[in-house]
Order: sequence, then structure tokens, then C-alpha cells
Amino acid sequence: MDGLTIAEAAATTGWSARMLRYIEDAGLVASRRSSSGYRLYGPEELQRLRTLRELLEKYGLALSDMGFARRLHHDEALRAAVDEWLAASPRRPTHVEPADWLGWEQDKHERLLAAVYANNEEHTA
Amino acid sequence: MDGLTIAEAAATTGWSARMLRYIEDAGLVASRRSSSGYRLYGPEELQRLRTLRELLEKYGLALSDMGFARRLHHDEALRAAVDEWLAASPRRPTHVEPADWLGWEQDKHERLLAAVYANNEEHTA
DNA sequence: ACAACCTTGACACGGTAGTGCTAAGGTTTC
DNA sequence: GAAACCTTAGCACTACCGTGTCAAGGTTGT
Repeated sequence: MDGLTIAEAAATTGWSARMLRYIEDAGLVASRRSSSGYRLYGPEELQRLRTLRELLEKYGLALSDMGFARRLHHDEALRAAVDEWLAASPRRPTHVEPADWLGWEQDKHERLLAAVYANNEEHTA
Repeated sequence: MDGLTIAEAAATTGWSARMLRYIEDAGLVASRRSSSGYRLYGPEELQRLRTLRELLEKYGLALSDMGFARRLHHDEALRAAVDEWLAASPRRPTHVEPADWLGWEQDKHERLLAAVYANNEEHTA
């Protein structure tokens, strides 16, 4: 049975045992298990836990941020969607006719209506 | 004074006026201002607000997630750090001698001590 | 000039993240 | 076989996110 138990790993990484379980639940750092189910932390997990700590502190991140970063990292479609949204700062959206784009000089009420129509359904109120 | 006021923008995008201000505070979608300080939303902002809505719903994201994604997008160092951490799943950390890596077959107490030493300071208790 | 907007600032409140602690029960070590 | 670990499950509490609403005051349109 090689590897540090959860309390030992906690002591060396600065996390609490409770947090090590939480971090595992968050999908960030898991350890392997002994035959009886005990968590066993090897050097790689310990290092990962330490660098995680430093990362959060250095950049003021939350664990949930890293959870989201992990999603971004694994989910290609998600990353593409988010990147695209972020990249489109002051840009004309691609799926809309650049033709007139709502004749931006009409009466305000007409503009509002046009905008509503441009956006199909959603809160028909 | 062209552009939709905040209430009009709210009506066409499905957000509340309150949330449009919140989203602006979060650095996600800002509008330009009239000379007297009124928010004025143009078609690009409206589109951005709508797609933001869709993005959150489609992927079950929170606004804070997009805030973090924005940080990742702008802060090169942060992105590099996060990516590196995520990429180092079952990998040996780079700044450590691959030589022995703590002679992983010693007595558990020695291992613990070694691990503590490997990690310089931090919670000296 | 009055109604109907807008601004910022603040309080409030439900939901979730992060964290400790306890309980009930299995494992390891002496 | 008792002491000192570990496991999961759950309660509790703080802090922040998301959101509505209200207050005090400026702007706009008729």
C-alpha cells in the first residue's frame, strides 16, 4: 500500500481532508484507491494539489472556476461557443443580413418592433 | 440619440433592466452612453445579449463562468497557467528532478517528511 | 410642468460554493 | 481487541451570485 493517506496528503498540501474529497468530487484531483477503498495520494497528485493551491491564490480564482476551466478544456463545442462569443466584441453577428440591419434612423417604436421581430420568439409578452 | 434605452433593450433581449446593468458590471456587455449618461444599446449589443442568453441556457453556464472565461481570454498568463495545470493530468511536473522522485518505497513517515521538504515553506505547523 | 423615463446606491432574499463537524460503520496497526 | 485511522452521508454556517425592488435625484417628451 504505497501512497499517502488523505490526512497525510492534507498535511503536505495545505488542504484539509474534507477539501481533498471536495476537490475530487469537483473532478479536479482524484487519487487512486487501495483495495479497501482508502484514498492513496502519489507524488503527482500531491504536486497537483499544491500547484492548484498556488494557482487559486495567485490569480484569486475559485475552485468552481477551475471546474469550469476543466469543462472548457474537455468540451470542444463549449469552448468554441464561448470563444466565438467573446471574440465578437464590436462585430456584426454573422447570421444576420448586413443589408440594412434595421434602418437605424427610424422612429424608436419601429426600431423596437423590428428588433423584436428580428428575435423570433422568446417571452412573447 | 439613436439606440434603444435600457428598458427597450431589456424587452427585446429577455433580460431585465437590472440584469443588463449587472451584466455591464460583470464586463460582459456594455453599451455606449448618451451625453446625459443614459445607456444606449445598438444592434450589436442586442445581438450579443441574446446570444449570451442562449449560451448560458444551452450549456447551463452561470454569468460568473462567462466572467471567468473573459478573464481567461484577456489574461495571457492566466490562461497559460490554467492550461498548464489542466494539461498535467497524469504527468510528472516539469521543475522536479525525474531522478528518484522521493524513493517511493520507504517508510511512510520518511515519505511524509520528504514530501514536506519537497514543498518549501507553507503552513510550517 | 408633469409623466415617464433614466441614473446610482442600497437592502433583501433564495440558491449555491466552500468548509467544518458529527455519525455510523469498515480497516490497519499495535 | 483497542486505538487510530479510513469511508460515505449529512447538517450547518459563511460568503457570494443572481435578481427584484425601492429611494433620491436627473432627463426627456408632450
